[in-house]
Amino acid sequence: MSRAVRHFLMKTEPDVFSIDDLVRVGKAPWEGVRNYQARNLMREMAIGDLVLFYHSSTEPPGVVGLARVASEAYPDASQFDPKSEYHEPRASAERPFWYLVDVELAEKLPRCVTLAELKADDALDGMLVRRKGMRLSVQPVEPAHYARVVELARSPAPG
DNA sequence: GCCAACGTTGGC
DNA sequence: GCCAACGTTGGC
Repeated sequence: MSRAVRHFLMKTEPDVFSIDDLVRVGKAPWEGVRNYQARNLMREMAIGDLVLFYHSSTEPPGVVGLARVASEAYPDASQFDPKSEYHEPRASAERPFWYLVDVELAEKLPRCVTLAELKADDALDGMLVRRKGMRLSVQPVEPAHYARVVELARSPAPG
């Protein structure tokens, strides 16, 4: 008995890992999440869950692609690597701190749906990414909001 | 367990 | 580059 598909938004800085990188590699481990709330959300994910792929710290920030969760959560190997910027000295193989999921490309959207546009659309009222100061890098998304963002991406840009 | 200091995120 | 809003750390 499988549960209903859930929807999420996952942020990435395009300088680090962009939608074009995901187009190129097809599937990638979502490395480097070091926030407990984001980790816990990834541990709730199931294969086939749908993801809005969001570029942050860029101009403009916004949703640029669709992806799917491609694995259950498993320990993020970079926490065990002393040379990695993601190293976690308190972690051990028996007691990992940080988890990740694999994410696979569904599609690169025909255009970026910018944060400004997300904030301006009444149908997206309540979407977490619109909140000032919301820095959580993995966010749950309501199915209707997910559908609306896809619809916007397939419509002409405003203005 | 409180909370000040500090580090990070991320829009602008 | 600035800085507000957070999350984490560590002294007490």
